[in-house]
Amino acid sequence: MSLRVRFAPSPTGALHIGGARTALFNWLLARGSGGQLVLRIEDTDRERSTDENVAQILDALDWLGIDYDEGPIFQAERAERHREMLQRLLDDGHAYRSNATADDVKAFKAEHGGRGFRGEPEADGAVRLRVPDDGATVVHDVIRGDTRFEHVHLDDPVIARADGSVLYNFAVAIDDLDAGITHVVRGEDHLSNTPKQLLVLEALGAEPPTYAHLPLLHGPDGKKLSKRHGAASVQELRDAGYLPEAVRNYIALLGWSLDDSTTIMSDAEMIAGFDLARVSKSAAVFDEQKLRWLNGRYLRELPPAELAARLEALLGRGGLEQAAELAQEKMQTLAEFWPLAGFLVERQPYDEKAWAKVMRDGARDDLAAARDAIAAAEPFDVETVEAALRGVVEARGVKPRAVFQPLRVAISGSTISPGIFESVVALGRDETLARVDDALARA
RNA sequence: GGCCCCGUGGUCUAACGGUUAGGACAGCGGCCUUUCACGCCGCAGGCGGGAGUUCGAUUCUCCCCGGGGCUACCA
Repeated sequence: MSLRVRFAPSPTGALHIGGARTALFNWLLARGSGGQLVLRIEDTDRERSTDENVAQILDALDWLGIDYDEGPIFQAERAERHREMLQRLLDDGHAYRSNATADDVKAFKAEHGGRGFRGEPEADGAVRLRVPDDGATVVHDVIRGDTRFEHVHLDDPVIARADGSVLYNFAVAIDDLDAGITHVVRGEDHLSNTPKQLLVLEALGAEPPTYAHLPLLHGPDGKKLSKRHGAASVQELRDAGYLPEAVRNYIALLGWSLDDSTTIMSDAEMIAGFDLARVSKSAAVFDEQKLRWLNGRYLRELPPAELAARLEALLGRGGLEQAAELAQEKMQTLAEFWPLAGFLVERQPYDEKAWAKVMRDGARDDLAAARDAIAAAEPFDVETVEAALRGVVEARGVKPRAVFQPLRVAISGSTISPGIFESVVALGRDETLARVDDALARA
């Protein structure tokens, strides 16, 4: 039987980097084995699930380049099937109705020395799965080995509300079973839920899938990753100017490694090399610094036309290719493009600190000399402009920066820009002179 | 509190009883240089603690400590 995995996000929020990592690992597994990836939306919590979130998740997966073979399957639409299975458990005594409240459960445990809650069947109420008093349920996990859960400690879990709508731990077991899922790969926060799902499967007489619980992702403060940790959602990553291929590569490294030295990997390498057995057991911290670095590496590899296309999509404007090419080697994210090279597209206001720092002493004279050189450069190409400007430096007997920095501030408004000769040529003689003249007038 | 998982430099990780504990990001220093970056070179920094097993423990066992997850008629 071929491998079938699933990614089953709950649409109670945007897709976060942890969910993206889970999706990626499942995808790598499917693509590396000729198996299938099923997308299932776990929306049984009607209160918190929204269409907007579903759309966001789908959009995030699409942007990440993670495609699926089946789905999306909406769990809520399977209610009838869930009810049918629920009734089966009720009929054969594996489940019972109970009106016990959370407080009742607490009281029971207090009274019975912390033992798991066992209720008495009632005519109505929520449905609880009956957990055997003796024995234990062992979770065989590919990553963590065996984990044993003694039944005495387990409460009879509520698997359906009083109105008959089913709860997560029940729905997941049924849906994975019906979808023919062979490997359940999900976050470690589900490890404690697994015995409940195993018990449901057992009550149904079904074979359980293979499980693999991925280590959790934490924020820089060591706490569970959340919105407070900055660019945590996939959409935010996109808006911050990260490339999907860089994000894929980066998150693949969170809890997994190809070998002892590989950091940058193509999708093909990841797919071919991914192995659950090499997934780490300990939680990882999302480190945006490293993502930035990795993103920069990918950015520099992009053909200029492709880089321009990505920038144009992000910024919503065209005609960026020339500027993109000049800025490429200095960017780590797409978002850094505009502050760095926006002046090549449209004039930017002066950064007053930059102006104050550069426009002093003989700066005006140096700039004026540079202006004349630029005005006379013929032909107007990088080579000639560079020669002309270096000639100014030589003639005036100053440091190169004495001439280049005022010129840089004059045309870009900032002390930071792509190469000055390339920038001047990209801007064109007329525009350059116009900006220099304005700066001269201001100095 | 109960149950469960985890523990290699600041961060991501390699090592599956014997290595000068390897790589990457960040940091620091240098080179390059028109700015900022990139790139290159170098430096610093780690096995949470304690017992035990063993000729020998980062690696195996136990205890402690630390972090995390679950403990909903959420997922």
